[in-house]
This record gives sequence, structure tokens and C-alpha cells, in this order.
Amino acid sequence: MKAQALHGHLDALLLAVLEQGALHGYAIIEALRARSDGSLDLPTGTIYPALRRLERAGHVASTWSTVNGRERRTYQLTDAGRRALAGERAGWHEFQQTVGRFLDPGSPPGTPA
Amino acid sequence: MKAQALHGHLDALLLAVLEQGALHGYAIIEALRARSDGSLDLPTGTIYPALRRLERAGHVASTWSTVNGRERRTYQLTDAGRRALAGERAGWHEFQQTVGRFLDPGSPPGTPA
DNA sequence: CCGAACAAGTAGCGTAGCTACACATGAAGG
DNA sequence: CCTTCATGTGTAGCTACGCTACTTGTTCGG
Repeated sequence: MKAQALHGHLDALLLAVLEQGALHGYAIIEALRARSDGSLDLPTGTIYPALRRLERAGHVASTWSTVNGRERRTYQLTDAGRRALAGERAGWHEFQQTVGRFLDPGSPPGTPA
Repeated sequence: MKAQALHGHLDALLLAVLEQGALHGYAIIEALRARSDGSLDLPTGTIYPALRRLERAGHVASTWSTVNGRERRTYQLTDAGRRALAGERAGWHEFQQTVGRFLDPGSPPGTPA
């Protein structure tokens, strides 16, 4: 799918994958790809800046660790991040309903309840 | 709702409102507001450029008319626009499902069918 | 006469995802 | 041994696109 359609919803996705457990950037990319059956194959240039945004916003916290001589930055959800995720979920549902009202089949304005 | 989340889906919305009949720009804005119960209150600076994009793309065609001394540009869906709308609908459903898989409650990866 | 609603439009801004690149290490293979 | 690939992180610059703010012009009501 056209990945650029994510605009504005990427943060929510990132928070959602981190909800299930802390992950490092590379693993997040793989998790998104796996959970979406390959639909979401996001480049590093999208993920890393997004994670830094989320960290600046206080929604995630990162810790460095070294695994097999490779530096890893592992991100975990903060309490604020969990709250933000709840908000993102609500926003997503509203967005989904609003757009769906135009794009989903059935129930154009004339249709009675 | 945060209107900027529309990113990438606005074209689909415009095509969808025009599907029900030709409208001029101002009326499109009002139609979007009405059909979304006020959630979508888009400024002219968003709509008019978007309509020109759609016209350049051949998805809509416009005709000028004068009503009560006021110039109106009325937009109607072209055949290509109708096809584009079908594609946008498909894309929307895929997008909705993909994002929903992360943001909707229930059915995290482990859950069996 | 003046302001509000109607109607169209542009210029410039900001956000945010994308492309393309750079850098480093470890494992695998010729 | 040396190259190549997977792992892992990161930045610079581009572009798309919606938003803010403004402009122009008409009709109508107070």
C-alpha cells in the first residue's frame, strides 16, 4: 500500500507495537512488516526520526545496550506514551468513522436509519 | 478532529462527495461539513488547490457558470475520476485494515482465528 | 454605507514521511 | 583473507500536501 498515507498515524502505530513490549528500531521495522503481512515496509529514514520525535515528546524512553558487539537503542513506552496511545486510538476511531462515512458503501445521506 | 490527519485521503473524500452530483467548491466545503457533522471544516486554501490537482489529474472536470451575478466553478466526476474513486476506496479499506490491525482492540498476533 | 454570507483564489509555512547516503560490526562464503 | 550480506543506527535534503492568512468581487440586509 501507499505508505505515505500513514501521514499522521505513524506515531500511533509505533506506540502500538511498543505496547506489546520494548523493541529496538530495527526490530520495530520488522514487527511492523510482520504484523501487517508486508504491507508496511518502512525505511529507517522514517522510523528513526519518528522515534526521536516520540522520545522528545516523552512518549517513549530509550536505553542503550550492546548485543553481539552491536549497539542497540531499545525503546519502551512511558506512562505518557500509554496515555498518548489511548488518545491516538480514540482519534483513529473518529477519523475512521468520519472518512468511512464518505468512503464506505451504503448509507449515503438519503438513506433512512 | 485533527484535520491534518486527512493527509492523502482528501482526494478520496472530494471524489466521494462529487459522486453524488456535481458541486461547486464552496458547496463541497459545506457538504463535507454537513455529512461529517461538523468534523470536517476544511478551509478554502485546502479545497481549491485540491480540486485543481484533481482536475489536472483528469479526475474531475469543471464548468463555469454565473448564478446571481456570482461566478461559480462547478466540478463533476469524470469516468477516470470514478475509476480513481474505486481505487481510493480499495486503498482506504486496505489502509483501514492495516492500521486497524495495530490500533483496534483485540486480535493481537497470538490470537487464533 | 457597511458588514456578513457567498464564491473563488494565491502565497508562504510547517509537518512529516521518503530517498539516498554514511558508518560500524559480525557472520558467511569463496 | 577478503568480500558481501544482514544487522543496526543515523543524517541531509526533497517533496507532498494541508493549513494560515490574505485578496478580490458580488449580493443582500440592517
